[in-house]
Formats: sequence, structure tokens, C-alpha cells
Amino acid sequence: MARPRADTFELQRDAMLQAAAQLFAERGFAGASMAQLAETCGVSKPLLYHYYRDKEHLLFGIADGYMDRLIAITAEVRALGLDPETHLRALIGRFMQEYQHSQAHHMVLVQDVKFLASAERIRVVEKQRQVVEAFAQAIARTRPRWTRKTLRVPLAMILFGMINWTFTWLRPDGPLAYDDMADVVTEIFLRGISRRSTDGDGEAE
Amino acid sequence: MARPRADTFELQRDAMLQAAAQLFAERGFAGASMAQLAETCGVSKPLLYHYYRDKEHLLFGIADGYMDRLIAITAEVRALGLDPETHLRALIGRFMQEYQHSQAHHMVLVQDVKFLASAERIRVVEKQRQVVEAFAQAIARTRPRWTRKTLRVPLAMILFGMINWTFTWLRPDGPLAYDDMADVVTEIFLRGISRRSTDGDGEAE
DNA sequence: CCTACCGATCGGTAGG
DNA sequence: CCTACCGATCGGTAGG
Repeated sequence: MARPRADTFELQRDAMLQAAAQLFAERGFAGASMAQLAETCGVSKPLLYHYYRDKEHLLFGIADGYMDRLIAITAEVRALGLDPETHLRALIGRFMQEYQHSQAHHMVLVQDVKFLASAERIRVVEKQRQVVEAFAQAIARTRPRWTRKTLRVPLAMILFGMINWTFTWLRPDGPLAYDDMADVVTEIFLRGISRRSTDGDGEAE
Repeated sequence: MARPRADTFELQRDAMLQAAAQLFAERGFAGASMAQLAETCGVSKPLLYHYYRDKEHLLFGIADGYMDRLIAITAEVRALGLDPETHLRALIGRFMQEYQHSQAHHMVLVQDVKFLASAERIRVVEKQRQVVEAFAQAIARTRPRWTRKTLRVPLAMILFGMINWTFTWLRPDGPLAYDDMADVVTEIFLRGISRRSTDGDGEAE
């Protein structure tokens, strides 16, 4: 009873975060103004500051919340208990599905995290590390015998390159579907890391 | 005799462009100030404006000049007259070598081209299209029989993802050498697109 | 939750 | 009349 508008509060807060993600993605964090954002949201600038302490707090909300979503996906897929190759396929597929609806959030994550203060930036980077680790593990499990330890993370980053770079060219309303892209990427990557490739030492079978 | 300091002029101009690339990469175009740049260069702000009309002109110089460099590399490799697979290997290798020394330029290209006015942005994007086309052609030549037309450019973008994403994680002074990364990427990609993969229609052999 | 403002700094240019 | 360059400050706008 003390806070009858709690639901509305959260909805309003989230709507502002979505609008901020869109604006930051378009103009960059430094290039976007709080006045523009207030206008987009149809509220006054002071009201914006009622929901978020400052501009950077909006940025942190976007990046941190998005990373929580990506970490949740890795956990959901892990809970399915799939065999290694199906597991990796599922990870790639689920991520591409998420990307299709999170273009703004992802662009903010890539280009604007550097504007966060040290403590907040470290929190976000640590969550990114968790996601990379989930992929590195999934990759390693498909080729348990040969993967060189030094290539564990680089292989994951190569895979992330293939799917994350789509933010520069793939459009949700374009001719190539995200699901098809996921299939193509999965095929290329699994074939690419198959027996003996990318590995020259004695651990190979 | 009329312009005895022409050489100095070009050197000074280029030094400013390098410093601007570094600063824009670190703080973003909108987040970097001309005062900071002038200080970094050890010159007055008005002198900066003597060499470059305005802030955006610096940005255009960085992006356009860098694209000229990348286009030149595709032309140099093409002039070698290599067989298809060696040609693609050479392209990847030469690009990774260039990337090792052009981190700032590439980050500016990816994150700040949106700040260019329409005409300048279109000029840069057109040069990017030329580089993508050079890669798409090189890829298609390695698998002349089966590559679906709809995947021509997407395959090139997948390859660019693998090498361009390195700007988010690979360090020139890190444990993994750029040359080794080029080898790993080339291996994965060539294996990945080998016979029948990523293609389900009758054109496959 | 608004109008009305602030200290500071922005990109760009004046006179000399 | 050109270039190369300075100290100081312009009109506007940023985050708050």
C-alpha cells in the first residue's frame, strides 16, 4: 500500500532504458544528450533523473542488464544437458535469436562500455568473461582430445567474431534470416575446428 | 622556393591525424575534444584548424585514408596473381598484419563513421564495399562450383567478423601473435567452407 | 514533477 | 597579399 505505483515505476524505468539504448546506439554515449532522451521518452529531463541517478547509470543499466540476459541463456542451454556438438549448436542458435531483438543493446555494449567508471566497467567485463568462458567450454567439449590450452579463448573469440560482427551488416528485416545465419556459422565453425586443424602439436590424434 | 615548408606541412598534418585517431579511438568522436587533441599534439587549437577545417574533417581523413590503405592491400595481393586458395590466405595474412599496426584507425572506422555527414559517410562506405567485394570474390574463387549467390557477401562478412573482432580482444603485445591468428582463422575458414558445407542445393558436387 | 537556471566546457574564430 | 601561428574569447549547449 505504501507504494501503489510500483508496477508503473518499473515499466516507466524500463521504457526509459530501452529508449536510452536506442539513442546511445545511434549517436554514441557521449554524442547523445539527456534532453534528447527526455524528449524521446516524452518526459521532462528532471523526471529522467528521478529514475536514473545520472547518464552513466543508464549506460550501466543497459550493459549490465543485457549481460545478465546473455548469461541466463548460457545457463538455460546448459540445463538442457545436450551432447557437446548439439550444445554448441544450441548456444549459437539461441544467441543469434537474442541478437535479432537486441541490436541497440549490443551496439551500446561494444562501443560505450568504455565510458563507465572503473568499478561498473569491471562488473560488466567480468560478466562478458563468464559468457566467453561458457562458449570456450562448449567448444572444448566438442574436441576434448586436441584443443591447445592457448587456443581455448581465442577459438571462442573467433566464434564470437562471426556472430557479433553481424551487428555491422545483418538486418532483422533483411533477406537473410538470423536462424539461417546461425546455421551457416555453426556449420563453418564445427567443420573449421574438426580433426587436426588449427593445431600442430602432439596432442592431436 | 615559394613553399619551402611543404614537407613539414605534410608531416605535421599526418602527425595530427595519427593523434586524432588515437584520441577518437579512446574516447569516441563525440567524447574527444579539440582542446585535448591540441594538447596531445603540443600545438594551439587554432593551429589544428589551420590544418583541418573542422573536427569532422579529421574524422574523414582517418577513415578515408585507412580505407585507401586497405584497398591498396587488396590490389597488391591481386597483382601477385596467386591461385585462389593462396590468394585468400594472402589477403587474410596481409590484413592481420595491417591490423596489428592500425588498431586506433580501425576502431574509429567501426564506431565513429556514423558521425560523418552524409556525403563523406557514403564515400567511406563505398570503399568498405569495395574491400568486402574483393574478399567475396577471393572466397568465391576458392569454391567456384557451389557457392550460393545469396551467401557470397554473408560469407565475406563472416570472415571479416573473425578477423575484425580481434580489435576487441587481441593485443599487439599479447601472447598470441597476429600472424598465428591469421593462420588459425584461415585454417578454420577454408575448412569451414569446404565441400558441401553451408550449402544445401543442387549446385553442390 | 515543472520552469528556471548553474558552472564548465564544447567546437570554432575573432583581432593582430 | 600570402603563410603560419598566437592569446583570448565568441555563441551555444552539455550534464546536472
